[in-house]
Amino acid sequence: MASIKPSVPKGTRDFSPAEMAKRNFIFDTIKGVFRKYGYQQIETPSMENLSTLTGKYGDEGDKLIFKILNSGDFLAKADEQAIANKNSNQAISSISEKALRYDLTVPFARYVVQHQNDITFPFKRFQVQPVWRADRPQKGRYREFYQCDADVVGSASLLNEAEFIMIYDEALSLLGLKNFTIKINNRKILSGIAEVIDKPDNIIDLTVAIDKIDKIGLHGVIKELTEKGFTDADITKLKPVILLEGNNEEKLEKLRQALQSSAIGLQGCDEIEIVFNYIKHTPLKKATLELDITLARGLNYYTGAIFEVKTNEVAMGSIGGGGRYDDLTGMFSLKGLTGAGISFGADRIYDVLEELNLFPAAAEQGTTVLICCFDAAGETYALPLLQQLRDNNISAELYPAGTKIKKQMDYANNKHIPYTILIGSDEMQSGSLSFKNMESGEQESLSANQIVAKLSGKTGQRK
RNA sequence: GUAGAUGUAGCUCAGUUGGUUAGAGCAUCGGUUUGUGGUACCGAGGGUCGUGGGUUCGAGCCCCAUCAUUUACCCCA
Repeated sequence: MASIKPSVPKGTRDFSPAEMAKRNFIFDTIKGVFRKYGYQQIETPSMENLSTLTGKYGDEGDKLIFKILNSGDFLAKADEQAIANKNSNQAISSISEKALRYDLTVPFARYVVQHQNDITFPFKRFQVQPVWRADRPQKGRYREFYQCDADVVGSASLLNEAEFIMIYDEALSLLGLKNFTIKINNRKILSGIAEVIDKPDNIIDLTVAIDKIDKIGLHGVIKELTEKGFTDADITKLKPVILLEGNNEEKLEKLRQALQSSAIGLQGCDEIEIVFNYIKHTPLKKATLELDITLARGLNYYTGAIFEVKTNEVAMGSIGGGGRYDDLTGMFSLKGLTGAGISFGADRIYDVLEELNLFPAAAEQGTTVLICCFDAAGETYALPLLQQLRDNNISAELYPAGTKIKKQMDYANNKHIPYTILIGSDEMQSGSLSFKNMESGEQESLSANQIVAKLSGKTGQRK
């Protein structure tokens, strides 16, 4: 049989033990913060009904959903006409009824509606699971990646928004980031802007264009707006809003003036101000909170606050985002339930921490001590000691199958195991074991009890 | 979907205007006293040069196609 070159699908990755240790450091840190703020973990299936997902992420998003081919003779039930016409979009619903989840928010909305009678509101849940997108991979962008989401449904209070800012601040500070910005905006402000120039229906075009100002500059934004049918007069009105400067209070003040004629716009300003006031009472550790009205995330379900988090230490897309969605569950015919949530992009955070060398040595935990035997007789002698070590919560291994000591030592080195115990005929006779520090090379003769005492409380942290 | 870059050993890469049997480092395995590793020394295995075609006396190198990987755009975490 021809051998197949081993590889994984584009945009997916294997994670080695060393990488998993670092990834778990990220996950554990974020989960710990979520729990501390009262969020409870749930999980949902990797696949959802395709109908649950379609239409929730816009046309672009729908294209990026991984569809799962129906099992069995799927062509038998396929839409013949669509197949004959080679119309893939039309054929999809007849050959695929399941899809891999695209994010955690929509499955969560589905979960809430489905289990509404068992849930006490406000419901604060967190979820750490992979999501899949059929995107073209590139730097910091994968086709399978993890999201760490915390959402609350059933509470309209802006206290939730303030808490999300605190969660971002605390979690990212704990991960070792020193300089990052939490950008906040409000969809109502964006609506207000569209209202002021009398183009309320073009809000998506407007927001998508101004979102790019960092990348393409004012000139590029104007060009794109013109292409989308905005007039020079519109753009003249927009300019001062897009180019808003000053600190958060100053921006808010200028915005209020610009949005005077828009009730919804002013409401957005009020909401932002309330959140800022909450944060005044809970000083942030490392984060900078910034009102950024060019922030307009693509997801079309946000209705209130919009968040995005960027590190200022390395060039990387956003490492987190979120916002308020007043009617997400409405898509599943449960009306009037408001929600808000945030997400951490764990894979991007990994890349950032790696680049900044911020993973602590303790993130890599392994075996503390390896027992090496010179012969088979040593193995049975070592077993009680092995158990004693483990009973004392010391991570210990007995090297299997008596090979040369050199090889056993190599094994200890490769696994960064800091201590070894050598057992040969001398040791078995005297009961005094050779205990070796692999880092310094020092070796001493100790009893089993002495070794246990020495290793208690230590974990493998040798680099 | 659009555009560029790159495909040589398990990994990272050399490889001259086209010229004998395609190299290095790392990794793996073995050896340098059979009870002592991380350093050093010696040695071994491992390649249809992505694939297919073309030009040529001769192609890893030049041309075409194709596939794969990757970067940017769109969009997004």
